[in-house]
Amino acid sequence: MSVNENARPPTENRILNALSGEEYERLAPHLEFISTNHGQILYQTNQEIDYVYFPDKTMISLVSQMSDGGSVEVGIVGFEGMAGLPFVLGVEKSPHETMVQIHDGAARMPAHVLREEFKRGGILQEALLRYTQSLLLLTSQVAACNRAHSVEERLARWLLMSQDRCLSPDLPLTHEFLSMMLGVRRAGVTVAALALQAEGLIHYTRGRIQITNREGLEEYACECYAMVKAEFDCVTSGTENAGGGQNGIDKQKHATGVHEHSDPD
Amino acid sequence: MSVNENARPPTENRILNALSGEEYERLAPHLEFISTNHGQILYQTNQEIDYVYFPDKTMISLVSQMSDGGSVEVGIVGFEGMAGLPFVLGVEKSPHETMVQIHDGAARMPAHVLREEFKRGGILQEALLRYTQSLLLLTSQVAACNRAHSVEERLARWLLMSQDRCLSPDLPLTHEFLSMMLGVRRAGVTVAALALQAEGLIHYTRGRIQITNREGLEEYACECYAMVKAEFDCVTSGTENAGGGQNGIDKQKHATGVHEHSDPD
DNA sequence: TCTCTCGTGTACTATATCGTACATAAAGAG
DNA sequence: CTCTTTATGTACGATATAGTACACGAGAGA
Repeated sequence: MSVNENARPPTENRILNALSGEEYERLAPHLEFISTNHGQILYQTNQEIDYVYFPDKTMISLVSQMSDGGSVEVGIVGFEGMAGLPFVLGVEKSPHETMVQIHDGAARMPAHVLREEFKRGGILQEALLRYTQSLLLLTSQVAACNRAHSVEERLARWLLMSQDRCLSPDLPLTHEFLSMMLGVRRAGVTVAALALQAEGLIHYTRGRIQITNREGLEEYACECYAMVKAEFDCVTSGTENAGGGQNGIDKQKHATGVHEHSDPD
Repeated sequence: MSVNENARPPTENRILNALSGEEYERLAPHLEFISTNHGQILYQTNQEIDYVYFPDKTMISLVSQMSDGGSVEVGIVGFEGMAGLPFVLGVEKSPHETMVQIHDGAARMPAHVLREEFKRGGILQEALLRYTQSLLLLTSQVAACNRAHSVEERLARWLLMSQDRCLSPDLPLTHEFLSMMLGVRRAGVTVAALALQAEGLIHYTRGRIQITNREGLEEYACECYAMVKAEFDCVTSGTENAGGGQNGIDKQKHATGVHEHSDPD
């Protein structure tokens, strides 16, 4: 039983990877590695949270749906965190439609199992709380960004945040889909995407967007990306940096090209 | 029930009021009841969180400041919760400027004391986690609202949310201030406020806005208000309703009778 | 191969909001 | 009471995005 840590199936998920051997052993029997599909809906708006999901190179969107039929993405979940957080916080229903955007597998577990383990304290609790803070920061930055920045800037930010989570420069996404995420017209996305492509930052064909100039895209994106990225790096690196990098990022960071989005080792 | 509980200084704050006698006794020596001032800044952006604050009929704004000098409110804290939450979640610095909007006192306590008590579990932990979820919902709704709704609708929502927290129809606010909260021009606020006043929903003089028709204002506001209000009611009523009211606007309950909620069927 | 569907490109008007500037009125200071 | 500051009212061109509509072409299926 002491070789259990070595027996863990490999995953990028930072929550799972942070667990102590003891914690992992308790949870392992309930953990199930599944494949996910593009567009798959984990929870409908207001649906009971039965399972929580730990993405592995999968990107999940939290979408707020308005009564006029429009929709806006209000948060993103990747390997840095988990879908189904409200359950841990004491709410059994998901306030947002939770949708798999880019799929490459995930682990899942009955929500109540996670909550029990969470209540024990320990590394899991610490990691989940820290993740909660990072999601809160992400969402609040999206709130500000939606008010302050142009469609093109937001599109750039969105593509970057997606790539950070799916770890691939190739994103299988249509303009139609992006328009739902950004809360703009489909035609608006096309125009913005054309602008980014004209700058040589991205290249796309039907239903597939490729980031061709990552650093350029970072410069093009609004400051919101750098803010959220600093927090994302804090959480994914496992460093308890206490949010020191959250703000006060004056563009100097990506000007010098300091972005290593791959730190898996 | 016990004599101890009767000895608590009265406050509207739901976190403090939820505590068990035992918990309260442990925290009481560190608790300090202070007065707050309009415009007082509890934490600057990125500032160390030394104390956490439990508002009592005080309304506190979480403000995201953009590099272009603009600012947008991304969250609100009232007697339903607490300022300084990031500290509990493991981050020692406040990612947002945290400002007293409408003042009527608060209790405060060294942040580390609260964190220690939080780790013990118990009612405090449960209440704070539940509150965290409600703040997350608030912020995400603001994100969607900022993308989808007009200045007038958002102004109406903002005024309502403020009144819910300061429990007074009289809000000491200038258009200039509101423009920072809503992230629009000052002139834009004036126009929107004129529209609301023309409808007889509010009445204002220099630096003072009065809600004259609460129900009308609720109808005027976008759906976002009702969503957040349902969650707010859940949290403030102490019911562990587990978010059932978050999106189902159909089940309003009016906890402490601030107003009647007309049902928009 | 042909056809049909879907993703994308583009155009045009309408509207909300911006940026800016200036006028006016109310409250406070002396 | 007068002066000064501050909050509010208003205007006007500029701009971003909405709403809508239609054409084009790639790719999938028959």
